[in-house]
Formats: sequence, structure tokens, C-alpha cells
Amino acid sequence: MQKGKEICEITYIDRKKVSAVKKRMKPETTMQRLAETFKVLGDPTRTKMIFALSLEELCVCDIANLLGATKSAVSHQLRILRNMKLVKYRKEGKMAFYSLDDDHIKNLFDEGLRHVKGE
Amino acid sequence: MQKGKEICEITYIDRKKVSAVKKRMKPETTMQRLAETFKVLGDPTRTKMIFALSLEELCVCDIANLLGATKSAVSHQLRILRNMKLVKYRKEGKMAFYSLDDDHIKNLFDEGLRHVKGE
DNA sequence: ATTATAGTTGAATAATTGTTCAATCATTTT
DNA sequence: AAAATGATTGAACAATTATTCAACTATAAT
Repeated sequence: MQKGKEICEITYIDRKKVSAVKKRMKPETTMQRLAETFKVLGDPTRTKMIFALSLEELCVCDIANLLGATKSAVSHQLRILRNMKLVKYRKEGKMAFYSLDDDHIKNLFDEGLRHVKGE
Repeated sequence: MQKGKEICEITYIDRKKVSAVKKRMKPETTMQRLAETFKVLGDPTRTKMIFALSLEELCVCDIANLLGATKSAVSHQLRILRNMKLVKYRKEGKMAFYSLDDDHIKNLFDEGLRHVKGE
């Protein structure tokens, strides 16, 4: 029996394998940012927004109409994408036209798409 | 002023652009699965687990030790990854050895890694 | 100037989710 | 058969989060 945090460090650990993996493990901050990137893409609304913006530059109203969402909801999500540097925007009068910040993210997106389509 | 759901379908929508995007939009189910895939990768614990399993076949206890997490927490997350067909396992005695289900997911992961590393 | 509209923002709410705890299952060892 | 251990599971809890609502800003048009 164990006491306390019950972190598994008992008998059947293959210490050689574990320490080998530990050595090759990416830094904590890298993993955090990687997880965060995936998380941002992991919401259906944002997923669709990214896809739409990969096709066309669109204003907030366009996106809202496209997704059947309120402008407010879209604007909130756009801020998240902006903070993550995934989208950029250009102001023209009262309107804000959004587009992907780089098409680097497009690669990631397409790789994901290829995955769900099963190869 | 508008009433009701306040879905933006008013004046300044570029209907041509919007309907063009709508036409090229992937089916709802595809988008849902894509979002779900990203979401699963979007948790630090699972991100690390995937990475570790991309290097070595590991048992639950190894993973728990590696991440400093409880067996229970790891097992819960492994079930999620199993359900998404991202990992598979093989039983040997009382132990369960986990590995990636296909290395297809590895591509997606590496593309993400390339992204956070800035190119 | 007043009105209308595109967009943003903060607070509140509801839903989702990751971890812990305790109990349980299954297999091995004594 | 009993004890020990790797693993799984369900319930409970805390934290996070997506959406809504209302208020607000800024620009444009009358």
C-alpha cells in the first residue's frame, strides 16, 4: 500500500524506458504551448471560423451569418484567435476584416482534416 | 434594432462571399470530428502522453511515473484516447502496455510541434 | 447633432471537464 | 485460498469555458 499522493513509483516501472523517454521529452513550456494550440483549434465554432478564414477574408458579420452565431459570440472567439496570433484583422470604416495570420496554421488544419477523413 | 436571436443577417453581409464559403464548407460531422480530435490533443496531460507513447510502448504505471500523475488520472485519460482510437493497448498479465494506434496521429502532432517552434 | 450599425467588452450563466478518492476487477504470488 | 498489485471505474469536486445579455465605442449616414 502507498500513502500520500499515490504517484506510481513502485515495483513494476521500467525505469530504463521511463528515463529514456524523460530524456527525450520536450520542455514543459513547449508542451504547454502545443496543448494550447490544439485546444484553440478544438472548439467547433473556432474550427469552422479557421476553415472559413482559410478560404476568404471575412468580417465579423459574415462569420456570424455563416455559422448562425451571434456577433458577440464570434467576436469573443476572434479575440482568442487573435491572442494566439492565429488570425489578424484590418479595419475599414466600422468593419473589421479578418484573415489567417499565417498559412502555417493551415498546414496543421489540413493535416487534421486528412486525419479525420481516415488517411 | 433587431429582435430575437440577433443572428447577423442584416445590411453589410457580403452574401456572395458568404455563400461561396458556405458551399465549400465541410460537412458538420467532419467539422465536429475535427474539433474533437484537436480537443483531445489539447490537454497538457494527454499531449505529453501522446508524445511519450510516440517514443515507447509504456504501461500505465510508467506513464504515471513519467508525468507525476496518479494511475487513476492516467487511466481516465487513456480511456479517452482509446475511445478516439488514438492509442491501443496489449494486456500482459496484470499490466497493460499502451502505444499509438497508428503513427498517422504522429504527423499531426509533429506538425503542431513545428508550429509552436515557430516554423 | 442625431440615428443607425459593426464591433467589442464584462458579467453572469450553464455546461464541460480534469483530477481525486474510494471501491472494484483481474491476475499473480505466496 | 488469501494477499498483493496493476489497472479500471463512478461519483464528487473544482476549475475552465462557450454563449448570452446588456452596455458601450466608433464610424457612417441622414
